[in-house]
Amino acid sequence: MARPRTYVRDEVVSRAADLFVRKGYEGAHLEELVRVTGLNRFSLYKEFGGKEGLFQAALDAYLERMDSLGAILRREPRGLSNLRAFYADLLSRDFPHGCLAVNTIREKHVVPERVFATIERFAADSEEQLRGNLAAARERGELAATTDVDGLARVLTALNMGLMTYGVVAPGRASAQQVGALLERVLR
Amino acid sequence: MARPRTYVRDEVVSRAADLFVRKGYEGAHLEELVRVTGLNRFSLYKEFGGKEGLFQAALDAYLERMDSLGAILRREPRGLSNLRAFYADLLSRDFPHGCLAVNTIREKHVVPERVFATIERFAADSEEQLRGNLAAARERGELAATTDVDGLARVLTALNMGLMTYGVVAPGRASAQQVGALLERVLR
DNA sequence: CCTGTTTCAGAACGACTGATCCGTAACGGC
DNA sequence: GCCGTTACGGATCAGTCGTTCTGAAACAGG
Repeated sequence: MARPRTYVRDEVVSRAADLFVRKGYEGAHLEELVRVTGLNRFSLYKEFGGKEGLFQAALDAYLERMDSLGAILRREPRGLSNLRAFYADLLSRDFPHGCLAVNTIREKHVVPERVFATIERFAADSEEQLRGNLAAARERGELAATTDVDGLARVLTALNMGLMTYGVVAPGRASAQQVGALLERVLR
Repeated sequence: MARPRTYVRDEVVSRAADLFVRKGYEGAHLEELVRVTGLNRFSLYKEFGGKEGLFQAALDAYLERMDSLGAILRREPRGLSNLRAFYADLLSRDFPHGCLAVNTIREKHVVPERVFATIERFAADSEEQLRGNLAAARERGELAATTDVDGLARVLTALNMGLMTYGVVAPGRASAQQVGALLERVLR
């Protein structure tokens, strides 16, 4: 019978994700990953195949944590109330070091392609969910019939990325109320 | 008489900036910096003091390039026409690899503090310029008297950051017209 | 030509990096 | 206890990293 593992995979992944949010893929070094996760090097390679595998696992876990936000946009009925709930939730969260997905966009030319493909899919999905709710809102008469929901979804996606970035350079400066007020100007 | 330099400092800085936009501070390695700039290692250390100095010079030059945008917001009279011109200009530019300043935000825990302080000042100045024009617009009656110009400036700053990030993961997807339409909904 | 100075090309250096390796520990089954 | 298996701690490895160093090149002046 083999020696039992002393690490818990999910805990390792979660801690690694926290470090990757702060330092990025390239900046988070193995020595530090080993330290914050408590995982020994042999096990890191055995369990994840190496740094890339650990990053991918951390990213996947992080996106799963964020999926509670996406779930809001998937509620029926689609429409403005979903968008309002989405932003209420998003803005209730703290991103002092940014968001792993958004941060990783800036490492496009550094991370493995497979990893970046995950980010691209995440961004496209997010935008599609926003667009779906905007389209439903327009159909229901919550938005003007002339509203360009495609464009609006794109801009809101960009705004989401920006909010997570803003929180890094000016922490605590953009409040839920302020963003909400802007959105009400948009969504009417 | 000393041997003449074969490099042109501004050209070196500009090329280094382009690489730093793509790879970031940590990801842009000296070997590649030497290759794309054509600057030999001795001169790099002599002229810039090392990688950090080159990055700071590249960032400063980059921000100077971007200052033409800031200049639009400093025109008199302050108001909505400045904002419209600002966005028309911003959105006429291409940021396929992002913006060096915004990209560097995600390297907060990696770059030297001095460098990050430059980013913080840039962000704060940008926001202040936006705020100034919004406040003038409100005073002139172009915006409702109840408009929260502080909050709006913050959100627009975040949006700017987001637009530069969006262009990396979904190039060419957010058009000037679409962003402009959203702004018209906001600025009325 | 020689001299002094600065810049060049690129090698060498020491530290750092992700990955591999080795001896030992921990376990159940016999 | 021994055995086989897997995970541990941490040393080692080969390559890469930013920085320093060295000999040669390029120049004007004497």
